[in-house]
Amino acid sequence: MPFSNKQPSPARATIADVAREAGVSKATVSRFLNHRETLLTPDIAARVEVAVAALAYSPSPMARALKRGRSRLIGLVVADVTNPFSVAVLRGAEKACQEAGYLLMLFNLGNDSRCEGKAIEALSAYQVEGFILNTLGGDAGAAADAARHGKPVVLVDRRHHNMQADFVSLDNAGAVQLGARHLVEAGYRELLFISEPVKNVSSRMERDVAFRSFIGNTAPEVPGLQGRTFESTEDDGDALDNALRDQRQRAGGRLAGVISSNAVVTLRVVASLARMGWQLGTDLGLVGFDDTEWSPYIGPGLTTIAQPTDELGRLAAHCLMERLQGLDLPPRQILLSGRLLPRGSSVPSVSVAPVIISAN
Amino acid sequence: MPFSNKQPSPARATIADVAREAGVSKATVSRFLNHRETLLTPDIAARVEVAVAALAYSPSPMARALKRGRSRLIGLVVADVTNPFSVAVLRGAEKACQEAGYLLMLFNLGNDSRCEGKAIEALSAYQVEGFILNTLGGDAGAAADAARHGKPVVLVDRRHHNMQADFVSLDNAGAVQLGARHLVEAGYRELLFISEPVKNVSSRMERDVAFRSFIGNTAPEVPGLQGRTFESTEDDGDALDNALRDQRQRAGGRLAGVISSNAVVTLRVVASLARMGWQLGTDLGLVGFDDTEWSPYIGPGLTTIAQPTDELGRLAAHCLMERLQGLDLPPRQILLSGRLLPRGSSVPSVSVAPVIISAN
DNA sequence: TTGTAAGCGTTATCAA
DNA sequence: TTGATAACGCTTACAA
Repeated sequence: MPFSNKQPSPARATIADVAREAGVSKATVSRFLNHRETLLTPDIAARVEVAVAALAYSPSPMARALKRGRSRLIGLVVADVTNPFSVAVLRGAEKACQEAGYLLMLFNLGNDSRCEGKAIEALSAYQVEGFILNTLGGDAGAAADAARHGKPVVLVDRRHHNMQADFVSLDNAGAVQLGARHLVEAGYRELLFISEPVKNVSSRMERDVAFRSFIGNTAPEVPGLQGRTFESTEDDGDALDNALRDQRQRAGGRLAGVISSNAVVTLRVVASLARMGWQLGTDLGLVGFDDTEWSPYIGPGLTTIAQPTDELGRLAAHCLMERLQGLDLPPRQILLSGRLLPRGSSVPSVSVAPVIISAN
Repeated sequence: MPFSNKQPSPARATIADVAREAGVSKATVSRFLNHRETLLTPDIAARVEVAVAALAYSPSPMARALKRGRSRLIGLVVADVTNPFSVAVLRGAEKACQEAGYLLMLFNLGNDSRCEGKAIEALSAYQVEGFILNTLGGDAGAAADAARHGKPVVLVDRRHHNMQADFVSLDNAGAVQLGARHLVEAGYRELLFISEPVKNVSSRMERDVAFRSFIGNTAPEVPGLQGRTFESTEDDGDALDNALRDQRQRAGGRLAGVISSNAVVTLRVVASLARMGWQLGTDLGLVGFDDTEWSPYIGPGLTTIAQPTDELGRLAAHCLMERLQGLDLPPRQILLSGRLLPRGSSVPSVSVAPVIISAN
């Protein structure tokens, strides 16, 4: 039944139907809808109101978009919907957009950054009014295109080189410090920062740099503190195993610790430890970016740095809304702080003398 | 700069521009675009082709939608984007849609099923050509609305009562059996099936029923086999703790095991065990629906029943495409099998005499 | 204060 | 084979 009814479908009422029903012109109906404030004879207004209700009329956004160029649509491009971080952002953004009466058009890159241009093209063909981009930023031109189309863009988590646009992100430098300092205070001395291939992804670079500078700044006051970095790839578990073994060996009598730059990497590290039969916290300290629902239950609990993901998404959407309402300011940067959630993975079983690092 | 350029934006080329550039009529351009097969003078065709390329013209989907009523848009309604299962489905669907040249409009209910009608309304205002629904199905009328609009609907994972629509889902009965039999074969005898509040959510009901009937069918041949069910709610950890304690007590000398009906519940069970200091597998056997990336690393590893989520999403999208191409068949049901991934959580440390249950 | 009419970018129906 | 022209549903000058 639902599939064969070509005609019984009562075909949405159009503005013309309402006009006829109310015995007025289309223009009047349109005015009633859009500029209630302009003086309308109460009588007429009432008639239109009744007709609208009777026909359950609501204007076609498509026709509106065509006429006005405004679609009440926001384009959201995500590098990878399977990434929990992206999803969390998506969720926040979607909520905020809905509240503001916008709908989200979604384009997932599936981690193929070559699609980036295509995504923006497709979305902007649908007259989306603005973009929220959480992409690798590899294809700088693509995003710039969007801006060239005169449409506001908000970048989330990852900057695009040379792109002048609002930018919403975790305070990466601060978060790295938070994690690194925590490890040091817990007694770990040989630190390894593990990231996905840095390439040119801005957030990865920032975290990497922040780690190095933390080590540089802190080493003078903490005897024996050493730091290195490592890039982990999807399929090279061996390399990771070796890096960790190497790490522990370097540590010698000191404690070895790892900071993983996101949940994906964290999981790889956990897998590696499982392969080698090491104990979290004891054999290796671990602090991971991105708090997840399962973090508390891995081994003795994973110490994590939580990002305010929902807030990130909401803010991105809000920034966009402001731009859509004509706000004409230079690009803004909004950095939100991470929160450290200490759990067992950063507790060495052998007790050590506590060290307090002076703030800054 | 990107925000203030109101005019330099080179305003998409329209079909009229192309026509002018090629020195032909709009109609000709339109024909070239849509009905290449109809005879066009090669000369003209070539000229149009050149003009299209020169202006980088691509037709406005909005205008098209207005004219033809077809928008190349699919509406996707998800009960909760934070649910990993929903996301996985979303991902599969998005991919398939993109490949078929459709874009996805997303509406997230945020678990508030009262929005369901609003969602469908909003989406159908944008002329989406069809719906993929992964909702609670509480508001049966809402989904029916969509069908009334004459638009095809595919239901994922959750049936709607009285809704005649294509339905794509895990073979819940089979999956429950898979898990339950596994537990029994591993030696567990006192079984507890834990679900979120069943309400009227079809997949939850099906799993619940399948569990009971497994127990009914299997008890005769397996001495001492007992089964019960329990509904776990978000915030009542105590109730769950008690249920598990009770479970183990009933088991007496036998082994107690749990089947959790999705990843969320699994996590609750894991949390409960952590509170009570129980060992997975030993103190309680556990098989959980939904395999996740973190499953292998919780305790001795979580035994799970993996759903082919990506496939589910793709299939849903494909069903929809077929309907859009006019396929007029009675509603189909597509059930995909789950896959059991045995890990440590279903291995009792005390060895027991193995039992093989005859298939069926 | 309301109505008429043009036009947004397409496609489809006619003539030519 | 191609070109006017009239829609699609809406908004907005401009007239009345």
